[in-house]
Amino acid sequence: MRSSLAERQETEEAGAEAPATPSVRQQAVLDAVLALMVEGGDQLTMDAVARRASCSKETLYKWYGDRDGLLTATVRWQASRVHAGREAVQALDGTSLREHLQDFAVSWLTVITSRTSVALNRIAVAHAGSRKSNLGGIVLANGRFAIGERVKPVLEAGRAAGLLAFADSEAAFRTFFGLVGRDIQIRLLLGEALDLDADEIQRDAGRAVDQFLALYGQANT
Amino acid sequence: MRSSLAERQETEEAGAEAPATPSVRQQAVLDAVLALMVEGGDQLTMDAVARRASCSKETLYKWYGDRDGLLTATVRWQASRVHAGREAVQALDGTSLREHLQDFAVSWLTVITSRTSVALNRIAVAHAGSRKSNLGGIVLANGRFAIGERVKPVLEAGRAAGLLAFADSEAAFRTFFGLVGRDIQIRLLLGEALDLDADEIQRDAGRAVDQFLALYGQANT
DNA sequence: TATCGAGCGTACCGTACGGTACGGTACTAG
DNA sequence: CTAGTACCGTACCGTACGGTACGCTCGATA
Repeated sequence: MRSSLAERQETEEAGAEAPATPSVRQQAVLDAVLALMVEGGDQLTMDAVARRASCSKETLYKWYGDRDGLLTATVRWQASRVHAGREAVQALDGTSLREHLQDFAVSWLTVITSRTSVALNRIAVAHAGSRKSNLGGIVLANGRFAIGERVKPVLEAGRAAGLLAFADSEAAFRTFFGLVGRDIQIRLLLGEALDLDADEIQRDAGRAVDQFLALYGQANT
Repeated sequence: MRSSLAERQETEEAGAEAPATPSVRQQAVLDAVLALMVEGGDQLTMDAVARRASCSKETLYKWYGDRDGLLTATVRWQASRVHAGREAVQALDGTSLREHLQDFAVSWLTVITSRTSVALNRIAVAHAGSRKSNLGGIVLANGRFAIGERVKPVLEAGRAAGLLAFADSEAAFRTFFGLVGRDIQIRLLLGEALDLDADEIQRDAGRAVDQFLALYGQANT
């Protein structure tokens, strides 16, 4: 079982911050961390991780250096899964613009309401309080900012097509972000139960898109 | 409460959740906790609190039972300071409605961007992960929900005056909340610097109110 | 004055947890 | 075959922190 990984593709010396995709075994470890995060934030000890992943602590320290390294790798691992590929934006009409926005809203709501995301964000927020190794920065970069970078081209394409009017795409996106997320994320982070099913998310997303278009849309949508 | 001490001077009795206003000395202790929270979340040990407040740990345990009790008391103490009294809503016209909303937006933004609020929310979020004593619930009740209960009557008065149109005041409030807060709180919690000065808050609030009125206002504003 | 209780400072205890060391095992290379 | 590598399991160490115990001072009351 353990020896069957002669794979170890390339040294991880790649680049300052790029941690090379983890091996299958390492992924299993990181998934164990994720699982522990989800089931109560205080179980997240190195012992517990080693037990859950059936590996030795020594291996954990060898692979990740220290606890923070393990957490960082876990955050990156989860981020790498969430990233959907960014498709190129082609010509837009009113309908496809609405669909794009709806998709973004749905996927964002789905992410932030997932138990994994809530647990991960809790860890990152807690960590942000006691500086050292900014998990918070990583989460922001792969969450809020990543989706921003994907939405803004769509907004700009919408503007180019005469469907939207705004001066600053960042500001427009932030409004969109607010209309979609509202109080949901903070309520979840603070422990409220509040689980939305797929239908509710769909409706919520639709409402947010409607409102956004009401604010920024040009008549012909 | 657990304390079977006869001490409790003026005692405010079974207010379900009212913990009797702390004595001056106790307030000093809670302020010390707040100060420690603000300067880095990991310094928050009982030793550090005792040292900072120049009191003995034994006193802390006598007054608050355990660490959670101390944290809970601190959260309540901070909440008791933030609460502005809720003024009654009288007749509204377009101008006064706008002013009311602007005030709410400004005060909310001011609160959530304060270092104290950020630190407190971080603690509460972290705590929400490992159940036991829901600081999260208290923070939510005194933050998001408290302001909701203060805004909704204003919205309803606005509707009664024909200035606003909506079916569900809760839903309308949540949109308002989203337009005001957008991504600010999560970015702060995750550690971004991002400090807004008074002018920026004023402008942000104004933009949010404009957008809200654009969505829910009846022509005559 | 003597007594009492609130509370400060410090020393102490138990334990949980991050991190290290080491022996044993399965597999590979030569 | 031997030597080497990668890893598991477990035992171990040091320390930080929650919680407790105790002696002391100070002010109030009689």
